[in-house]
Amino acid sequence: MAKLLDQHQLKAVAKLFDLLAEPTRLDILQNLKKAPLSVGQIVDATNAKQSNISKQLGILHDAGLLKRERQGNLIFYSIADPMIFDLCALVCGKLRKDAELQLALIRSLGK
Amino acid sequence: MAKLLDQHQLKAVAKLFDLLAEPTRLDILQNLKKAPLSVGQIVDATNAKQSNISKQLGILHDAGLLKRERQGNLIFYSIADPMIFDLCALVCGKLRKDAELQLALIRSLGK
DNA sequence: ACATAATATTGCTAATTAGTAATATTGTCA
DNA sequence: TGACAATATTACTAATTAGCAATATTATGT
Repeated sequence: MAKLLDQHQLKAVAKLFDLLAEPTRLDILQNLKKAPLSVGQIVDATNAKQSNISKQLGILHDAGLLKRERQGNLIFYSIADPMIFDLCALVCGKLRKDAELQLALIRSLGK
Repeated sequence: MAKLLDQHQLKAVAKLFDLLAEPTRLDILQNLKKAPLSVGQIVDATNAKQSNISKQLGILHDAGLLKRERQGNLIFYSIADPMIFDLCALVCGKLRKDAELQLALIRSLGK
């Protein structure tokens, strides 16, 4: 069981991973983890320019990963599906584990 | 708690996601899920050219996602860390759920 | 050593895209 | 209405990369 994905499905999966394959977008997402933020707040929290933040927010919103809500002059973005944090946690866990293995290896060489 | 990742860490996470952001590489990975395969077997299982498969295998191997073992004339690749399948399962689950929601929405509009 | 099969590499092209500065849009307040 | 603040868009550049055909490498069997 567990059929293989066809071309179309593979493309969809790849597209979702691609959204998470940019540091700036990941930075936006991790800053939104605790609470919704306005564009300006996100610009302040990251070190990217306003135009770029707006662009990346648009990409994440178009893909359905973010929700958008106007509040007077400000526009607040928030996480649409917390599942992405599960993804990030898995990746972070793997990277940490790899680093620890690497460290242990180096130590064992030092004898 | 749960400090935000710094620039360097974000880049590392993004890099790992990027490996999974190509349909051809995903196809390779899913074909290797059950058992190791030779390059030729992978070429047959996918519809990509040999040169491209070799290239993508090299990328996945360099990144540490695949192991390589020579066996006579053939070279067998295998999954180095099954965690990637957890990642893919999460993504697939999300896509499925989204599609179901979409379907339910369309049906509710139909009356 | 030679022919052959399996895999890797090279050089290239086309397509994608992050980032930026400048400008446009939209909303608020006086 | 006009000035101002917040956000979005546009036009552009530079960098990356998937895919391919052709060629090189490596191992096997004779």
